[in-house]
Amino acid sequence: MMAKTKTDMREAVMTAAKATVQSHGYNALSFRELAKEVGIKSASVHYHFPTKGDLGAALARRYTEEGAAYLAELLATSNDASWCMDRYAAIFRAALANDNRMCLCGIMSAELDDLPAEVRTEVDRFAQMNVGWLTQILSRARPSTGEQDLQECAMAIFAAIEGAQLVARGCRDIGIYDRTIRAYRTTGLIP
Amino acid sequence: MMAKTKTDMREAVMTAAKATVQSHGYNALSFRELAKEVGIKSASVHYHFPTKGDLGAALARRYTEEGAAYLAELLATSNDASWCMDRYAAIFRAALANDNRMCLCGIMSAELDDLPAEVRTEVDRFAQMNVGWLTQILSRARPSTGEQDLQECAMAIFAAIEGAQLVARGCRDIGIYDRTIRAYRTTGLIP
DNA sequence: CTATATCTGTCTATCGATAGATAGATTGCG
DNA sequence: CGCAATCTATCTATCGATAGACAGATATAG
Repeated sequence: MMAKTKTDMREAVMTAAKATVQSHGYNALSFRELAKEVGIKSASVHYHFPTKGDLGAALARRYTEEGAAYLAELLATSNDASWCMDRYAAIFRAALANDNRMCLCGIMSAELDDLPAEVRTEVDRFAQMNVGWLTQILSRARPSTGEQDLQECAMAIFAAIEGAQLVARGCRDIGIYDRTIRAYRTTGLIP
Repeated sequence: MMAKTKTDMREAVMTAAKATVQSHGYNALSFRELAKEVGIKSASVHYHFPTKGDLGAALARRYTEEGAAYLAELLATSNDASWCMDRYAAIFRAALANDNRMCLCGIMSAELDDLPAEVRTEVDRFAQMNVGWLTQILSRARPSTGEQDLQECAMAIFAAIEGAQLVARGCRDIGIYDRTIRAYRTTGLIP
């Protein structure tokens, strides 16, 4: 019983692992459980990802890359900062709607002290990527604002949305996320 | 080698456990490690807290109670909403300043799916307590606003601050927390 | 074309460490 | 004595990781 290609099984492992981390965190990721889900043995998972850190780093890296690709698409699709922000907030909402999951890097941030160095690096990159994109959006909405202020505000938006997701998840109530985002809008934090 | 009273050792265990959870989360809490830290055996920890869930729930309950007591004191000390919010933000900052720790219930929210029911209950209560206090503060700052809007805004502030803590922790940079709170202020999210 | 060698992906079996939890003995205070 | 608190010893379950074997695909040399 062999997978068609190495890549196929590697993909399957990553998909299963991503779902687990978003639900239960990096620490809860188990080679045995993962193997069972994709139909191989845990030793074979080690073949694709020698250590757990390798797997975690690969997950976070891909998560950032896919997010960046989608955000770039948004940026190219519309010049409307408000519309882009709607779509942005919808990404984090989708994780909650999908079985109360969290942002992969958000949940990893909470486990920071237990992460191998290579995973931390990728978590950092995710935040940077998000802040970078948000800064671009803000520069459209508030063209006369200085770069410094834009970046601070971008960071604030990123943090606020991660927090909305965290708290809504904790309360198992996606309505909290929606109302919180609305409040961010009302106060002017989000364009 | 016996502790003076049952309460003494119970306190010592809770203090050590609190620090561990704030740094590494509920899942990383280990009876053996905890016992080693306070100088007893793991079986003795089970004497004070029969199950891990009991310990976790006790931790979260006390965390909420202590927080509520401090916040009530703030509320009684000053009528200045802005000053109260400064102190409030300082609480979450202190956790970061203390070895990059997190809000106990914030980090537990990220681990939600792995928490025993009795722990979840306490995590919920913490959020409710915070939103309740923030609503009171907001009603001082914006007396003409409806209760509904006040509560939504209070929830938004709570979520935003938890998020600022999460992200700043992820980046191991307390400056991010400070700048983010400042941005919240500038935009008017926080009084 | 065939025989040999290497590579790929998976397997079985096992290691040492650690987890939460429990039973039953022991210690020491009032 | 009797009870409160801690101990020793152990159980079962799970963890990440490794060693070694093997089947099938592929590449290479004669």
